[in-house]
Amino acid sequence: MPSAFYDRTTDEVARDLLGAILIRRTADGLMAGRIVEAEAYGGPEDLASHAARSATGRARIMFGPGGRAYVYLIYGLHNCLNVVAHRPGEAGAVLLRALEPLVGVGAPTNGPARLCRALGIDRSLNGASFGGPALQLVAGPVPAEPIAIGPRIGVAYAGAWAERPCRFWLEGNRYVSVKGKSV
DNA sequence: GTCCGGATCTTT
DNA sequence: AAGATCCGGACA
Repeated sequence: MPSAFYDRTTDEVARDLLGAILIRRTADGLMAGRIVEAEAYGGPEDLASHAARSATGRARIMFGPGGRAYVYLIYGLHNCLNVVAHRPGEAGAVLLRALEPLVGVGAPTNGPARLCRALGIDRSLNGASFGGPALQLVAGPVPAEPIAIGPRIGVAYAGAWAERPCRFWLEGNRYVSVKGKSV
């Protein structure tokens, strides 16, 4: 993806990542999958976003240039992979929640933690470019499935922001992690 | 320094 | 329905 792809609102980028291809290269070879589910997390105003806690610490990378990976540990044991993306001067990242396996994927990729485990992604990749040797994002065919939009998963604590429709998925795709109805 | 709560998944 | 298990942020 060209760098300008990431310099738009986080919502737009999350939507447009549906159908894109994520490529992961390791010493063991190449894996690839098609993104079928993603969530947008905004800047300090978004109470569900790590960027709302503070601009320092692990979320600092969300304030930096787009097109890089934000990988963090959740619940003490699971990794989650995000794509930093936001308008210039703002902050935000897109959580990749599910892939449709294409090449070399030998484990389930429905769910953010499973996706990371299947692709061998952990915090050592935090800050890596999506145009680099380990991770790459490239455009895919325009999805045949309609795009569905709904509230994000697991953010009930975030008040009004919990309702906000920032989750995007490909309707009917079997690899989507959580069923939901589009708004 | 302590304390607490998670953008989850697996097992019971 | 609960447990695993660790980090960042909030307080003192």
